Amino acid sequence: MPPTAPATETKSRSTAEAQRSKIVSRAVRVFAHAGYHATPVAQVAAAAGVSPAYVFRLFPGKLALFVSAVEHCYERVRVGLIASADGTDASTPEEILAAMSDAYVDLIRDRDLIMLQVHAQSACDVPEIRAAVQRGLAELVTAVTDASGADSASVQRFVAYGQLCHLIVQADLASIDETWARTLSDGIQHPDDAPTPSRPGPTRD
Amino acid sequence: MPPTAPATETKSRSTAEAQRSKIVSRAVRVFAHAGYHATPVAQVAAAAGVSPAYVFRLFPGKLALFVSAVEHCYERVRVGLIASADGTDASTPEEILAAMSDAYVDLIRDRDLIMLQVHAQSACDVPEIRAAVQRGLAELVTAVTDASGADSASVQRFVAYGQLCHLIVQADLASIDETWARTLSDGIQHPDDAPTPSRPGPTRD
DNA sequence: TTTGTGACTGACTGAACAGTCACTTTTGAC
DNA sequence: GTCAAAAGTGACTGTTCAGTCAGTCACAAA
Repeated sequence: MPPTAPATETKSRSTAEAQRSKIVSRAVRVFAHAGYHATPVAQVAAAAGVSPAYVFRLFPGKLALFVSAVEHCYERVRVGLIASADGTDASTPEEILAAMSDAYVDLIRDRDLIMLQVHAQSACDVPEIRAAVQRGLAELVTAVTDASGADSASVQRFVAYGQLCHLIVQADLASIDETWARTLSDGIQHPDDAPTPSRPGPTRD
Repeated sequence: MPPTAPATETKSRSTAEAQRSKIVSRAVRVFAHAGYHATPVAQVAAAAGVSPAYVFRLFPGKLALFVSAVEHCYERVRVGLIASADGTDASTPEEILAAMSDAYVDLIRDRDLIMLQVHAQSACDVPEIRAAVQRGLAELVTAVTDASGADSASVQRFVAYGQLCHLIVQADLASIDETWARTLSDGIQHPDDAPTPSRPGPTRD
């Protein structure tokens, strides 16, 4: 810290914090590809344009870096969903939930958010990761419930079909033109990936 | 092979094949804990009571071993579900599907089958693993569709709630006594883990 | 100019692990 | 018993990777 330590921190003051943010957001992308165990820290460092050593300087370890990425990911999803609920002119809980479903499909267009969730879930045998997933889900489910006003069973269905989306993306079912694959992915597609735009799951049938 | 090569292979004939089976079934259990990337072959070997070198003798590599385990896992699930469909006295498609849902919840009691599916899904960036998952899903969805006679949307819902089960098990939501966690796991529980036995998902509401 | 400090890195270490290979032990046919 | 093939392993190798450490560089205050 500066010797006289004036109260005003005018400018550059914490390039480190900016780097930290940059590394986390790059980490979301990089970890999304192959997950926690299969992704070296060096790869995240390269994506952020810094040395691996510096990543360890800013984060206590690989695990903490991954957890930060997971938290960032859940927050982006939550913010996106809430924004869609606030932005829709729907009024009934089911309609708001349907708008959120559309927003979720749209959010996960780039695969990073969905794949990181999936990888975080599958690394839940690491206690710190499991805790992060639980925190993320807690906030997500609570936010969706509050914003939509939907009942428990509807929110459960929302999440179930969300998980189905994860499977479709992971296993790349959209690329398979067979009956069974269409059974799983019918009605759950990105508007411009398929001729029949629709919302995921029978939210009102 | 034997010198004169008689057509009859009387007894022991292929301890290796028996070992291979044993290793695969242990591999399901061991890989289920931490997944493909985080599980050393040595751990599978130890669980099967053989040396790591011998595992590499029976399998071309770690990847092939994992793929075999995944195939074994999907087959067990498929066989279990079909057996429940054959064994039920239900007659309508929805009732058969409900029986299968109960059977699935029962099948995954030991966590191994569910966790290996999850880990296989999350390792889908490895082409061979993705192909195995696709094959497994193809057979599973086809079998469920044929055995139940249910329509596409119902089978989709069946799978969606199955994926929700995966999330509940991975993140250990059953151990969390909070509203959001109950929202996700209500009605999806092992009969003896909760006072209110029920089938997963609103299959008839 | 000197001096102090935060940003940042190259080069290294130690451990873990996939895969190999030469070797020993077991088994079964004659 | 003998012999060949199959079953099975210990010891090794090359690589990858998390994490460390001593140090450089840019810059700001005095």
